[in-house]
Amino acid sequence: MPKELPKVYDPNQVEEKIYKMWLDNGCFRAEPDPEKKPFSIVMPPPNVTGQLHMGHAMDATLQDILTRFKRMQGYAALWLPGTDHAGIATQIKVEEQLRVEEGKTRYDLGREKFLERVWDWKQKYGDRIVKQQMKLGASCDWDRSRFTMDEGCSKAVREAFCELYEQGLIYKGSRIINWCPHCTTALSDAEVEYQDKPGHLWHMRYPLSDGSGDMVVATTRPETMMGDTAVAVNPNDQRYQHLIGKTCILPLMNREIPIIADEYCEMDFGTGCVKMTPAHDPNDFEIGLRHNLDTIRVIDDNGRINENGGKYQGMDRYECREAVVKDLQEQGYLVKVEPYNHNVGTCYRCHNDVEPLISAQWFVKMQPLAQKAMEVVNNGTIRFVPERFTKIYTNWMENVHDWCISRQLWWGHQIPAWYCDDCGHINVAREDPTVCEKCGSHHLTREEDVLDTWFSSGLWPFSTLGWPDTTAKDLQYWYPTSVLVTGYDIIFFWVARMITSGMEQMKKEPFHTVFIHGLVRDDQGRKMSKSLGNGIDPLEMAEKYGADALRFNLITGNSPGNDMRFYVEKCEAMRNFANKIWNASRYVMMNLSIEENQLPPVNQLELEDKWVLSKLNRLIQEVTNNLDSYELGVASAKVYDFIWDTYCDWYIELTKARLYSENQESKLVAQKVLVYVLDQVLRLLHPFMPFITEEIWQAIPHEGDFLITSQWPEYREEFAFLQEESAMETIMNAIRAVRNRRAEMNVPPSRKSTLYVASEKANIFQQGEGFIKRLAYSDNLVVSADDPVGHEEMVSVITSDAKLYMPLKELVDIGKELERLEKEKAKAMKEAAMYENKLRNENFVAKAPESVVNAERAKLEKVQNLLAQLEAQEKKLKQ
RNA sequence: GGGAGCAUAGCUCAGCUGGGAGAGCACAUGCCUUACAAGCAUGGGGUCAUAGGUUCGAGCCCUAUUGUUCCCACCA
Repeated sequence: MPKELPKVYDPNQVEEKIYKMWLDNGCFRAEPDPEKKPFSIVMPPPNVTGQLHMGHAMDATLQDILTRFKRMQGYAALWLPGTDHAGIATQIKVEEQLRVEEGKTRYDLGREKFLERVWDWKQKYGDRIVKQQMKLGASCDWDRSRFTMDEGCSKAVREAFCELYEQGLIYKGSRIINWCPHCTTALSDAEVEYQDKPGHLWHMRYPLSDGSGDMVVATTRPETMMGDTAVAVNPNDQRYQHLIGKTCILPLMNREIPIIADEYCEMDFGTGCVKMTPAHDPNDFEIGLRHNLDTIRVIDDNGRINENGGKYQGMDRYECREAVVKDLQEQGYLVKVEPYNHNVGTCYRCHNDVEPLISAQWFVKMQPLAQKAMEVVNNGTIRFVPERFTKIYTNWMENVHDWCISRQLWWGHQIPAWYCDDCGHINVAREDPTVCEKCGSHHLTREEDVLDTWFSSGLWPFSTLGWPDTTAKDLQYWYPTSVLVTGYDIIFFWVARMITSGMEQMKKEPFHTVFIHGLVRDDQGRKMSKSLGNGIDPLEMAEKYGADALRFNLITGNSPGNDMRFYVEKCEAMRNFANKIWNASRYVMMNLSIEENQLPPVNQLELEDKWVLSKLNRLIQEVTNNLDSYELGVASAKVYDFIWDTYCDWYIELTKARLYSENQESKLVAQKVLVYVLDQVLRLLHPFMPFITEEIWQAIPHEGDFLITSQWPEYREEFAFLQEESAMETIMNAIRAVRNRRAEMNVPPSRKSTLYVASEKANIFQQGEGFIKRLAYSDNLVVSADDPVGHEEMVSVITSDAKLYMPLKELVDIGKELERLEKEKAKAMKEAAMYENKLRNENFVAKAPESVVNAERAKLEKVQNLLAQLEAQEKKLKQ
């Protein structure tokens, strides 16, 4: 940083340069170091195909802050980055491209060729999001970057699958699963989003086989009726008792189906009769098992009616619904239609309605795994921040169902199972088998399905550190990781699975703390989404206002776990803050004549120096505590306030008199303190605003190479100058009072006046003479214990510690003056009464801690002082 | 049906273990004061949703109520 600096900070000139410097010098690299304490965060891997959005930006910023903080505290701090292959999302993208550009489907290419295309795509776009993270200042150890489908992670997936299979925790079975007809794959429960959608409840008549009448069933999904294999009623339902065991005729299909009794049926919902479609409804499926019902699947993988659907075969499910209703009506089977809202499951990727259907899939038995995963949270080994998410987690774990892990996709980890064409045995193996382990046959066919993306993500905390090689150095040093940072929206998808996998594969929790953040919303509180077009591009913000400003915006003034609204104006405010620091540094640099950053001995420090050091000292303590307890927003706000208010608005102003004076000694001390405080505060700010702090730090006298790798400030007992703080407070109050008074009277700053200070604490004011004049727009300061001669004719202002007079004769208006005094008196009296009341309360004095009581006494004394002064002044004026 | 969050200044939100009601933006007034007009100074503005309770003391803890957002759940 040259001494001639532009007045306006330009992040674009700085950020890229600084980032390159860090990279070139290996500042992000972490090595296992027995001398140091380990700290590690594994990054939630963004989708390879993804673009950085505000959520990522916030997530990354939080992790970067924690990592930088710990790095500066001397930990071997590893932030391990990577990307996720994101099965469905990626495959859809490449298929889309194929369709648009070549008019082909993946089947035209075949599995192998198609996968080549996806890898090409990954090669081409995979580092886009990485570059974007770098723009934000992410201090990841990029050399350790991983991908969920790289060799190591794939090996981990295979090992984990085999281990679970061998223990019987993975099985294949035919069950009702959630099927997305658009993505043509099975989904897990977590991947289904339920939405309340307006629909209808169709009441339809099923005639009894013996012709003795009919029963009316109600359904929201008439298109599934071709798959009905029974009608169920509640066994206690008096209305239908006589029908149990009989049969009825399925309209349109003319098929005879039994009437069964099952507790599941609610008597007071609909008609009390429920059509049973075991192939397309999870409840009906369960009931079907109990009653040995047939299972007739009528909807195919693409959401069309299959050969079991009679005349409706080939129709789309919605088209079929209309046709069925129309036919029912025409044939007199439709009794009535009611509007009805119901919960429809939709695919979390494409948002099309999910079709529950029976299908052979692979599952993980969750309950045995959930036990340990809950225990480790319940006993505090893993802590959620904020704590309330613990309950959300355990609630889910308690009710967890088996996890459907197979996906009918091509992009992903192909399930390591081979079916024997001869004996049907399923061979699951770590190495590709050539013979069936049961019958020795060579005719093996590999399972086509791939695994749920979250299966590999679940292994992320240890697969990235070297597992399944349990002796890997990184794994031994950094596992369990320290903190996991992620949004509450993927607690079930990801956090839960990492904990179960960690406990199962590693026999140890994957992290100690789960730090949960909220969503970034738009300025109206809506989710940012592509379809709404309300997303704000973080890179655009970084470009315009600087990555530092964006980062600061994202974490300041919001609390953990809560959603935040994104305001562009706030970015602007934060950019202004960066500019403020820039200019403060310019001031320091312009007046600097020293090459070293060394604090002068305490006996050379002046009042304001001790004051600022004491304030800084407290700031260090508080910010460190806040960061330790994940209160990042509070921490950053405190640094902001200190820099703007304490350092810039006060301390810098306080030093001006000295820096522009001829007193070389005092000047030098001021310079040293200015640089020292700046250095310290840059350290505190660095995790939040890494670029500008490094840029400035490089320019000021410093030891060491980089701010990023320098020491975090420490609290120093010897810098707690409480008396000086209080003395400065006295002076500052007086200065504020004078400014206030002048503002009231519209006296411009250019009009200087003599300032008389009458105070018992005259010595304090004498110490501040140098700067009081400057800050109180005075050209002459006279301090004494008594009122000056002729003070009756002067403008006066009174604080609890001093009376201040300004000979601005023509501005004195006795009437107004008295009015003002009256007002101030009233205020002071009210305040005094409040304290007196409090102190008169015996219970308060007896039960409140002594320090609190003393503080109240001090406040009372102060107000009483003020009151006395005000009264004296009033008396004089009235004479 | 179950669970959680939120309700504080005109707007958006902080307020960590109970003792001072705060910030940014907006607003008003005056200032280019040799770091900064992306700035400086000064000011106005709040029954901390409502009603009870605990406590010497409540924005904060407890109970209930109202409004609001979200998550989970197999009522066709």
